[in-house]
Amino acid sequence: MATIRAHGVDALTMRDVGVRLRVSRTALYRHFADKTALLAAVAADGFRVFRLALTDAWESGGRGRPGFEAMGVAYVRFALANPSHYRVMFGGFETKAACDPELSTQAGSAFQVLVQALAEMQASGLVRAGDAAALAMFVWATVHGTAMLAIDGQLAGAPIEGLLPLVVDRIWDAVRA
Amino acid sequence: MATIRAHGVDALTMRDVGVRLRVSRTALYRHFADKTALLAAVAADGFRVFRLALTDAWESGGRGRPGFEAMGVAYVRFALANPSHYRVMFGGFETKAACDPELSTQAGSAFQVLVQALAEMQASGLVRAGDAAALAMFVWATVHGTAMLAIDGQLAGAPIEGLLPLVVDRIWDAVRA
DNA sequence: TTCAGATGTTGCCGTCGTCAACATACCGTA
DNA sequence: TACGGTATGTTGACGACGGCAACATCTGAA
Repeated sequence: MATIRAHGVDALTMRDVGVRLRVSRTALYRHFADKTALLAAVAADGFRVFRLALTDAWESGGRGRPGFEAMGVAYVRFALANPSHYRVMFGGFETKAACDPELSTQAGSAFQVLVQALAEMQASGLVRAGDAAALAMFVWATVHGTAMLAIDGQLAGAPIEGLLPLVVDRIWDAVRA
Repeated sequence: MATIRAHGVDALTMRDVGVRLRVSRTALYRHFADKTALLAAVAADGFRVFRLALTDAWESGGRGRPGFEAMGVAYVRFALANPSHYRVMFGGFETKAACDPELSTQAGSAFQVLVQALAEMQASGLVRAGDAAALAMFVWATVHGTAMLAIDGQLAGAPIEGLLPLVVDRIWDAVRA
């Protein structure tokens, strides 16, 4: 994780991980089938702390509109704070998930936090009715896209700090009752 | 491009490109500084046809709400039709753009299509007032996120065909006057 | 005490991106 | 027409990588 954070996923080498752990390069293959499996484990762990961050934002925000908006901020903040890790989590997800069911589980749990939040707000009349999962997909896609563009430096000229409140506002207009 | 389309970016090899072009592996280095530069060129070309697809959807849709929604559909359709190419365009954009100004230009032009469309709709009172570029960023992020999640197979259980109309509807609610 | 499984190590293979040195093709100028 | 520079292509090699196979060690239960 330290290597990934510092120099990106592409710089991560089985050999390098070996020396970091003071272990021979091929010893890692006793614990992971191959490099993809190792990255899948890294991604799964990322989703675990990611989900905690989302849950915390939602709950300490009061499980209402403030909590919902705090989730959006927390989402993008996580991605910006751990860009490389975030990329491992979402890059080539399909191939990695195929060889690590734990990854699918963790990713699903993180997504369920958002679905649950929207369902709760639907029940209390804050959010428009309809398929909560589909609505969550829309919200997820929006913050995910924002985070990705920010990470990739494609928000040239528009600093994310100024853009994020606008995005959160637009999302609310899109989902409110 | 054929190799990328068939087997993904990671399967693309300088040597393979060489044999495909019936040329020795290192001949490519007379035209591209390194592999990253070659991928940057591929990405730039992708943005070129991508922009054409967006412009076409917008214009043949009548430069109004139907055209706007057609752009959204065209965006996701492009990503789904050329997933690997799309990933090259948006993956690790920052590093690639640094060594190929053409890529930045093409990507900027594609984005400007959306900005221009929103500005026109603001002028005709269809879309809420405000910074058109910022609004475009929100829309871009949403469709980009949707496309990425669809490509990565993270829309398990929710086929994109059913989700896309909902996403387009939500976007409209978020930007309409 | 023994022995099977888990874990770690060394040596090796094929592949990759890339450089250096060398060869050839093209084209404007003397 | 001859020449020379430039663009282009080729061969050979290097270091680094992912990953296998064979061998060594360590641990815990019978």
